[in-house]
Amino acid sequence: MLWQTTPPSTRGPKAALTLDRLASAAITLADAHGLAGISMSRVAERVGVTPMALYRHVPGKTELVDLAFDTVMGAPPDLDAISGGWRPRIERWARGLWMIATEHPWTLDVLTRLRLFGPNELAWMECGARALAEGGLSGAPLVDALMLIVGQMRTVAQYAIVAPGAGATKGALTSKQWTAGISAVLDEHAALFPTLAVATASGAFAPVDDPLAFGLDTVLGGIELLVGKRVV
Amino acid sequence: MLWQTTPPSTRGPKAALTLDRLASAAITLADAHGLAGISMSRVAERVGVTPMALYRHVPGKTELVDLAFDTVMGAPPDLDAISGGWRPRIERWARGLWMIATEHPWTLDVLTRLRLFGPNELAWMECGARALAEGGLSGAPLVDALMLIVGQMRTVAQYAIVAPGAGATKGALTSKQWTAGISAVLDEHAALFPTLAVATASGAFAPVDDPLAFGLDTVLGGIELLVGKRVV
DNA sequence: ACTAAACTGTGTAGCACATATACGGTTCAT
DNA sequence: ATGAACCGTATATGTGCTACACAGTTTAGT
Repeated sequence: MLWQTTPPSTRGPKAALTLDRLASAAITLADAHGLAGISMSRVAERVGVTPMALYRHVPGKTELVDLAFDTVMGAPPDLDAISGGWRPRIERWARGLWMIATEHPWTLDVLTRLRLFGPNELAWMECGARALAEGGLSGAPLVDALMLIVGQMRTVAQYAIVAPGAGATKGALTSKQWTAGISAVLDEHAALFPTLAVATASGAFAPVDDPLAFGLDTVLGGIELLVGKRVV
Repeated sequence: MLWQTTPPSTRGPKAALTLDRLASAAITLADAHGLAGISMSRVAERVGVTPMALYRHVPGKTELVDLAFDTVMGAPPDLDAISGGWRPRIERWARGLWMIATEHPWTLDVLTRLRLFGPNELAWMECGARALAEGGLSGAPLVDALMLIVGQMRTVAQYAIVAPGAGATKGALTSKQWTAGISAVLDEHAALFPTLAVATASGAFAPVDDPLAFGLDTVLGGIELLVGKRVV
């Protein structure tokens, strides 16, 4: 479905719906109210059909979300324009992902699911893979390193990005509430968790200018070690 | 709630329910059917009460899941028994997390949520923090590095662990289906994604003996670089 | 031109789920 | 003993996904 393999059939009435329209409606909803904002009824309402009409175009909700996700990914950046070797390139790549996550925080929730790659996401992967291959990686380590970078980006974004719609769902936390909660608990039980208490006092859990920087440097440093050691 | 701050009140009938019983019921259900297996009705049925009874003990479902999660974490390992400095220690720590994820794959889904730390999870954090502090880290980098390790473990586990109950939910994939899907797509569109196609041919996406090893080495290598450079 | 097949969106209904609200019964502090 | 605090229950509401049967529309093949 994501790959549009089946040729559009000629018989029957022409469809009032397009996968593009569905995706765009879903994206708008998710941007405004988080991933939970995507419901079959709401998407249907937004494109002007009944909920069941959607099932003529997507097998189910999961696939609709996957479609919205792959659509919002868009095309990967052109890394050939970046000079300085593989490391600036993969860094630009990671920051591209970061920007998507910033503008569409609900993508973080999709990233954690095991999902089939759509054309756009796979193009991103190929793009990153080229950069890492240039650095000397190949085979399994190359793919693993890619996953690692994406995972790292996601982890940091989860804690750093203020998601609209987060906290709207009952029981969900905003990142502000989260840091406040941690501080409160560590304050009260400082004796039990001395190391963390000290770390907090000296700046952990505080917002920083460039949250991605630390983890990215660390992971890329680790990868550079691999390459340098000619482990691969 | 997780911290049991309110003293048990003396008035009223003694409770038929304990937080422990709730947690254990929830854990059993999640182990068998995935995180979605935890529903208020099923937990209630399992402990022999009506669904609404649960609300006398937990504010809502989110908190019940958090409770189950913190309970299943248990106490962190004793790293003092590990010799060889901070790196073997933090490695043992990460592998402890890995084992929990292996035995209770639904914890992976909880890890991605912004949540308040319970006593056990915070104890794990403190434990890991001590190891990293020994390595020379402190403050924000220490906490960031911890998050990084957890995130890395989670990412790898997501792809490597065969979750029972995954795939039971409609639209969800098992890791086997996932790798099969990737291979199929890359096979069909090898021309568009040459780098990935080559990587796959030379062993990427294939199951390995110790999935955690690569990413852990990479991340810890990156952290060691930080320490060595005295960046902190 | 006619028919049958393929396809479209719709209406209805079923089921699972979280949870708000009001209630009757139980225990202990006063 | 009496009232406050607390327990579990019963009922009901709202939301969500989706199976199923249906009626209308277009075109390929005759």
